[in-house]
Amino acid sequence: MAIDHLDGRIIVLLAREPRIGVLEMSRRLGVARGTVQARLDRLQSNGVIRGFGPQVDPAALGYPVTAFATLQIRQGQGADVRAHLATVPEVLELHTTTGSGDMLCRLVARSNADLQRVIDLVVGFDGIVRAATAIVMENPVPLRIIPLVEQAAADAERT
Amino acid sequence: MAIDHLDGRIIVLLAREPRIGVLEMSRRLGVARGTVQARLDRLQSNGVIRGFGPQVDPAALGYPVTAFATLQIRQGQGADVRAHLATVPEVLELHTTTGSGDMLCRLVARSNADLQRVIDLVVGFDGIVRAATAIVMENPVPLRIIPLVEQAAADAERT
DNA sequence: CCCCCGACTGAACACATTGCTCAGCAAAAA
DNA sequence: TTTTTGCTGAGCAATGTGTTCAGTCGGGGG
Repeated sequence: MAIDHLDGRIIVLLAREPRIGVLEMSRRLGVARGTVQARLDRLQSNGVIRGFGPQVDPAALGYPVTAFATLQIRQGQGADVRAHLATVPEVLELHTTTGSGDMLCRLVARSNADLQRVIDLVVGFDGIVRAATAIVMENPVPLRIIPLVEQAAADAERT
Repeated sequence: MAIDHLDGRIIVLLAREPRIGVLEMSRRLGVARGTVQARLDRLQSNGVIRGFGPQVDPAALGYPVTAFATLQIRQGQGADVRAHLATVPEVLELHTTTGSGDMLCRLVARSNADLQRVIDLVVGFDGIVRAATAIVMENPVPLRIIPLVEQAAADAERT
């Protein structure tokens, strides 16, 4: 779970050029191939690197509309709602949160009109009391991890 | 931008076993290697597959706390706020949205106490009028794309 | 103070995979 | 019918992978 500077460089390099191989990496980083391989194995078994799944763009798949919905759940229905939302493909992500709402989910849809269908699908379930939806217009900062990795590596180094 | 059944199977297979190669894929899918290669190239230049960056777990990096903050922005300060938030490593994602709030961002922190620091960092900026934060407790549905891909493939097939 | 251990290096090897190109073929489009 | 498009199966050189090994280095424990 500790992450040193080399780990950080490996992750950043991997994030920038994912198709790169272990050998090429070792060349760029100026360390032996075995070292990179060992670090990568460690990072993966640590769970720091979960995997290398393809990053699919919903917009390119025909789902250009993204929205976040805050849901209020009837007491004791949490598990049912979770199960229900898990069956809806347009629900990309679901969190239970503190605060007035109880759950927050990320939705996608084929159009604004289609979003209505998705919301009905989501909300049309017994345990959900109320839903507030915010449609995403722009995404100035797409999901990113590099700055955090660099921060973590720097923090560890400073120790 | 159309995605057929084979494309769908490729993406799903890739999502489940990312380390798999083109050759092994072609074996599993029962098609020629060149076909898989061509499809992959097409999916990538289409932008359907953005890349294969490593999926890093912030929790394993020492940032186990996730939160969503809804921000209200002073008129005309949007660009400045965006630029400011982009410099904060703990801001993993930022969206501008419709609705009462104006922006929604995903934050991580080293602890609940540390979250205060992050929020101060985020909110301690001139253009931000108000912030409402929801701390994530559970994540019943982690960010996923497979069901949507299957849906999209099925939809296309039906045509 | 010395020794052991863990981490890194550089090298070697067999083997699998990649990138590329080709001709043949079938079905859809023109 | 002719053309175009996409898939197949094959071959080739080049490269990368998984693995193992002995040697080096530095720090921590004995």
